[in-house]
Amino acid sequence: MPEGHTIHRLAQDYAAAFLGTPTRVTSPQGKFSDAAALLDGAELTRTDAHGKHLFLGFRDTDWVHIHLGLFGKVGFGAAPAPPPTDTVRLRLANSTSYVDLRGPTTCALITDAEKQAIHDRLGPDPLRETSDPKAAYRRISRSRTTIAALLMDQKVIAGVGNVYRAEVLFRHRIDPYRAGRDITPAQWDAIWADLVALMREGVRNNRIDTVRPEHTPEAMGRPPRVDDHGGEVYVYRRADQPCHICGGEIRTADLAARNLFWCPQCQKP
DNA sequence: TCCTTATGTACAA
DNA sequence: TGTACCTAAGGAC
Repeated sequence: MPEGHTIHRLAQDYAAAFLGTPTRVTSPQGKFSDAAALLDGAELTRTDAHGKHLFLGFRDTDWVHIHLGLFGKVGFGAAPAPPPTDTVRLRLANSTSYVDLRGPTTCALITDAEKQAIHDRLGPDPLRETSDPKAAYRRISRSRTTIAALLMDQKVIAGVGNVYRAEVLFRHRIDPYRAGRDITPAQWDAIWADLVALMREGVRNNRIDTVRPEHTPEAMGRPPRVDDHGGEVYVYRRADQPCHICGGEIRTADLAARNLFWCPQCQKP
């Protein structure tokens, strides 16, 4: 679900199913009906993703801007499309496929200029080729805010969510409460490179896996486990369970209205 | 059937 | 900092 890797994967999947084909565009739930009517029958010409924002390009200058928020979901299927349920905000359908969007925070028809404005307010995205990690470090290195909060700030770095945040800090043994300005350039370079690798893997597998091979339960001689969000992780949603590395208890706390998870033993101040 | 929770963000005070 | 918004699953009754 929706961290940056999900959105980039969706950009690929929408393109694979609909690019260059006449597409029925509807909004069974109604909130996108006017725009859907304008797009109905047009071709999907390109897709794009930046952080957690997804863009579907129709014709030359029309874009559908989608943000899933916390609850948004996308489901693909093979034609013929079944009757939509009453929560489907946007359905695309062609002769071979359909895709339903439910519960997004944003689903809006925008122009090139409006799309550009969204790129302009987002930080570098580890999944975009042209991203410059130094732009993120300039803000981080000047900030008294915690690194945990900075990693979730989409103006600083785009696409990282609560899972990657917790996991990348664990992988680098960094205390989530450390101030941004106390992160060294070398540490930031390592975090960024790790996010690039982890999130690419996330796009490929459509899930978040962060546990190194040498730390899997099998490798550690521990009983196998199942993380209920579909991936293998070190600390995310593992409060009060033993750390895979040191065996200490994983802790959780509220940070800026989100659940933070970390191992105080492995991530010392 | 109700309550809680969730991988997110924007806006008001 | 609190609250509103969008949906669906799982668990407590």
